[in-house]
Amino acid sequence: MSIASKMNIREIARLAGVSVATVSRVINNSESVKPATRERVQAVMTENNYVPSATARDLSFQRSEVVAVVVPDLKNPFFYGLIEGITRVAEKNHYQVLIFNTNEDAQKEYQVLETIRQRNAAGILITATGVRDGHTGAMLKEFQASGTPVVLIDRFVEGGEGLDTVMADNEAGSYEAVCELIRQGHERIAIIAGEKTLSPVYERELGYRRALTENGVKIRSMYIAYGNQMADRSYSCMKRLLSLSKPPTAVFCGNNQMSLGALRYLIENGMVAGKDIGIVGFDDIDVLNDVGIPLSVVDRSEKEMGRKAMEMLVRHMKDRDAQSAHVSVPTRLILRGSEKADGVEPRTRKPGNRRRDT
Amino acid sequence: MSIASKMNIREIARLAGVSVATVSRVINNSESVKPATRERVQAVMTENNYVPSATARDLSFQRSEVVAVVVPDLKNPFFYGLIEGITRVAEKNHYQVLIFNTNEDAQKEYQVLETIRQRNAAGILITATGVRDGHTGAMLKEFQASGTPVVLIDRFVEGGEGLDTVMADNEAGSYEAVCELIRQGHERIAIIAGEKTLSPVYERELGYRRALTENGVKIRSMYIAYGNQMADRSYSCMKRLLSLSKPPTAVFCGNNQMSLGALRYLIENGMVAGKDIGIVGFDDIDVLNDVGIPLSVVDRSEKEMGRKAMEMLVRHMKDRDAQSAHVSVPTRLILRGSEKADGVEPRTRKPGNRRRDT
DNA sequence: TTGTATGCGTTATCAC
DNA sequence: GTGATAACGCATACAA
Repeated sequence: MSIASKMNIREIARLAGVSVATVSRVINNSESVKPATRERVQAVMTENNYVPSATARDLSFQRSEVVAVVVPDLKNPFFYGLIEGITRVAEKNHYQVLIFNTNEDAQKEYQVLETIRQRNAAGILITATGVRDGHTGAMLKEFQASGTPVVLIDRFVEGGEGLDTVMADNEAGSYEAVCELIRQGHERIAIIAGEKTLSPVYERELGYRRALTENGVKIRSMYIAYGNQMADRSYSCMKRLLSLSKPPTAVFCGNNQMSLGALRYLIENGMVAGKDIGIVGFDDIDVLNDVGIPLSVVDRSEKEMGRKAMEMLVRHMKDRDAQSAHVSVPTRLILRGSEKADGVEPRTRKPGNRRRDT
Repeated sequence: MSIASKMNIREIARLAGVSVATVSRVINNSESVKPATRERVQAVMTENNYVPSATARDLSFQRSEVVAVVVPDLKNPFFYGLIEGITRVAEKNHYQVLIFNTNEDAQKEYQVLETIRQRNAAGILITATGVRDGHTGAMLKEFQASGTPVVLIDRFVEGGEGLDTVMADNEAGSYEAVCELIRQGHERIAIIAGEKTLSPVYERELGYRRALTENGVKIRSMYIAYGNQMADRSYSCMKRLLSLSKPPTAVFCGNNQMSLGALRYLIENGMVAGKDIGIVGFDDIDVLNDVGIPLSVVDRSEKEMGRKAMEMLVRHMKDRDAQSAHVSVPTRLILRGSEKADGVEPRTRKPGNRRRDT
């Protein structure tokens, strides 16, 4: 439309024959301004294709409408769902979303948080990487203290006690999954866990251990493999597990990427999940189901987690005195057959399962 | 660390016993400032955990370090690869990335562009949705004209002529894929295309048509199915195609989501790609390959496209007079076996293939 | 080499 | 109702 190059509130005021204060009032449709002048001002604004500068508003307001989202791995589909949930709620509340990828690198995370501080973000949603050294936690607490609310997603952070959290019930989800494996008759059950320092990894291992213990299955350290959150290491873990003299008949994988790594090893070696070995993963992989690969998984709604997290953040941004909260998103065991294995007979006496017992 | 609440340049100046101008000079390590005072100022800054306000800098500088990225579907992995490439280059050049999802909704896109205007973004990377009505194109040209460079990714936009573009060579990629199907002996070859108004869709159909024509295979409209960019519609298309009295022996799918929709229909009906029917898709789906489902595809590097696009944007942001450019990212045909079908014998005389002929 | 004063585009506090 | 004018935090021409 128009040139709209040097349009500012002053110019609009001049053209409408009013003061900048009045224009500002119209923009924020605040207070009383005579309908006639309001209309005149609005006319001039649309006529000149004018939009107020968010930068200037932010400076004057001492706030911003930008929310920072920090994730450790933009390649992991889990975060796609998360981000989608986040953006949807953000948009509804007129917030914009700034994305940062830390690549599971704590140093990078510090830099990112520094950048966020400069930007004066309105709030922070983070799945942290530097969870153990206390540095990230301290920085986040500082943000919170200085009026920039923080919500931790998926992972706890050392030193971040008291911050809002949205977590899945990892322990219960794993417990349920491993109980199912036991119910299927498996006795040599392995787990491919991830980076030990991450809370979800730890909790999932806890669920695994409790399931075995409560059902009288002995825990053997050789069946506990630690990788990281990526597929490649999981592939190696699977290889190691299957080369044991008494290999496991079932494997529980700690996340979606790790499930893929494990599956890839199986496939390359001509093995089929649900037949040659029992497999249950954590986090669903939509595509597999679409194409008829029946992987049983512990599912959690990442979109739901994103929505919840953003809603909590909005609450804090609108009300500085809002109580802190901890949301736990339930998991759901989806059985598609890969939990079985040929030659392993389902138990007759059903082992415990918290979900059904209580 | 410290309270760091009301730290601004003035406060730092006071504590360091200098003027704000000097502090500013230190911040921007500009001009000559006596090493001694520089050090003193820096000491005070770190001591007080001070970071300059990006908002204030932006306002003063009349620029910003935020780049807006607009995509039509945050569920499609293609865009995550794109975003990963973008963020990587952005970060290197100290830009931050604001993400907007239009959900393939043109109206939404207008709103988003309005928001971006307010934010005074330094540049815009967009895979547009409103490609046909000229509105989006006009807005983008306005941005470009008023000093906010724009790079179109993946899709042309009506009215956006002259803007920078990063596109895949869709026509050639499709041509190559369909030639391969012909070489495999297929004669009844269908295409599941998407939303006709989108340039990649159109170009892929062109490649399909050229391949058939050049190889003397008659084009039949019943073998051309139009869906949208999503899996569900593609599923329906596949269903319709296979219910024809003379169903196709091979199908070329217009994008990754559509490949999945088609595969799902096949699987639900007990058919196997590469055996009961030949399938080639556009855009690779990593997971499938990981788990041993050999889908042949036309691959393009979305990460590379993201990198290229951001690099072009950076060039323009740094130099307002930079020449506009059009980058075409080559595609690569990856054959994994799904292009074959039982009962269809490969041709002996090889049909043309632009890649190899020239 | 350093300091003073003004501007960036808005909002908010006063007056009128 | 409306209008001056001082913030907001920083950069910079101009002085010193």
